[in-house]
Amino acid sequence: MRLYNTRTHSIESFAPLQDNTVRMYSCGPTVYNHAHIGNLSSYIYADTLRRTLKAIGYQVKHVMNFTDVDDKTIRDSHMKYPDDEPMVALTKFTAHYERVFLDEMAQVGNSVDDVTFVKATDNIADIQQLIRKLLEQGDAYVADDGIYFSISEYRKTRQYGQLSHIDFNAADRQRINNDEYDKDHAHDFALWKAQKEGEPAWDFTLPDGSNMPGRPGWHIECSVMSVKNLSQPFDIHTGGVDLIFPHHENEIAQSTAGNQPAEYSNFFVHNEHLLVNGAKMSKSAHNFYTLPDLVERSFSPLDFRLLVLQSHYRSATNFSWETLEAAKNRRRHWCNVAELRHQVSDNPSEEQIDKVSQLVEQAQDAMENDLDTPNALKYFDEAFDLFKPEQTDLGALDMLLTAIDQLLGLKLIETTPDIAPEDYELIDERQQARHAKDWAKSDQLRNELAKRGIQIKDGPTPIWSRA
RNA sequence: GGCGCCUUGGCGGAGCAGUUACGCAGCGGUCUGCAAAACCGCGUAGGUGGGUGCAACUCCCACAGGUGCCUCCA
Repeated sequence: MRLYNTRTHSIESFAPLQDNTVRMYSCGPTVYNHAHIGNLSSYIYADTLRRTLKAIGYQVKHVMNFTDVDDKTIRDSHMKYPDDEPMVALTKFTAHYERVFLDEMAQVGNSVDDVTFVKATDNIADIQQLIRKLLEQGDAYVADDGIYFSISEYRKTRQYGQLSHIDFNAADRQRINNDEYDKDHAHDFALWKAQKEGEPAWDFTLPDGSNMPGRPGWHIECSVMSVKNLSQPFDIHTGGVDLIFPHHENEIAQSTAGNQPAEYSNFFVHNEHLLVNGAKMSKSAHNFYTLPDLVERSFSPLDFRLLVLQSHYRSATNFSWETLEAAKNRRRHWCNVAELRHQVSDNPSEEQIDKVSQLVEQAQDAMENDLDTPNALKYFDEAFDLFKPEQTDLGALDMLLTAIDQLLGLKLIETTPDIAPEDYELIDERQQARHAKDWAKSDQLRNELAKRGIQIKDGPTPIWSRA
């Protein structure tokens, strides 16, 4: 497939480095609250990329991390459980939001079973091992408040700033404020943060034999967990564009310092942001929505998934209730057609089969073209237009629904089950009333069905749909 | 201050130098006891100013507006 690679700033032909297996790592959430829908959009794109790779025929090993120890998890776990030991509070607190995250991932149609989740706190020993190695190599140094990565040392042999194209020689870094950290150089970043009063901490024996209790920095955990599970170099690293610098730049530095392999990840795939009122959604700006906000307004999480897929992953897209409504209606239309499979008799049509398989192929081609979801949706729209109550090849319809569910994860089959036998009885009863021109009874039965969430549409034969 | 990106119809959103994107909403129609759904049809584009081309929404330049990153960030 063709895929834009941030590392080379160009669209490249993608193939796995080894055999037929794609090794893919996605930067996951910091579990201190609900993910906002911008976070979720990033994971929807990653999920969709994995689906496309699988559809091509690759095996995919997909790893995602939980950042379950950092300033915010420590701060908020202490607020939530002030009487517990810091480590106990942290574990209780993050475990809760891990469950919330997995639940919301599944709700938006991300296949969590296809992802291996790993946690920073489960990998402390390996993190310490890499830090020790960096210290021994001279790529890191010990300071009073922690251990830092030395970018100046790294730059003696390697280039720093490949992904972000930031010129670190220029004297234009006005926002640097070095006062509060004990760093040699402003750009240096923490590998290990020494314990402060009241913080959870792990013992860490340094090369000189001394102990520095503390916790890992943010960047090092991804370097360690990706390589530990996927080996180095692996195929694809995903994340939002905001992670290009410093997070991914620093991961590269940590994992390629010294005599380690020259490459970290072959491809870097970054998605653009979901915007609110034209501006980036962020927790610090308090301009974000969460999935429960959407559900509260009676939208399905899958409406949101479709909204995300309607724009290309490298284009920023604006979120509004109006655009979500549009996605909802489009999905409703698709579900209405999907529901035909329970209520029309098979009307075999070679032409329909041929046309659908052709459109499915075109949709998949679009996906393989740098994950062009807007165009894939166009082909699926065209395919849905082929089906009518009086002309439906059930095999062709099934082919279409299966393809969409596999490629886009919209769960069309799962969300459109058959209605109950009692519902069918009510529909029959209403038909009889209509034949007898008993409109009062007919309308009353229609209301009855509506209460059960079923809409009835009188054509040559009545067609139902879930409201 | 540095480095980028974006600007398409009422809304969302693609491709493409010359031929309908697509969706949502709107309008008209078929169907219908009514309604709804479905289907058919219709209209509305390419920030501004230059340039190159037989031809530009599509390439180049300038300007305007917006926005992202420059160690919290998907």
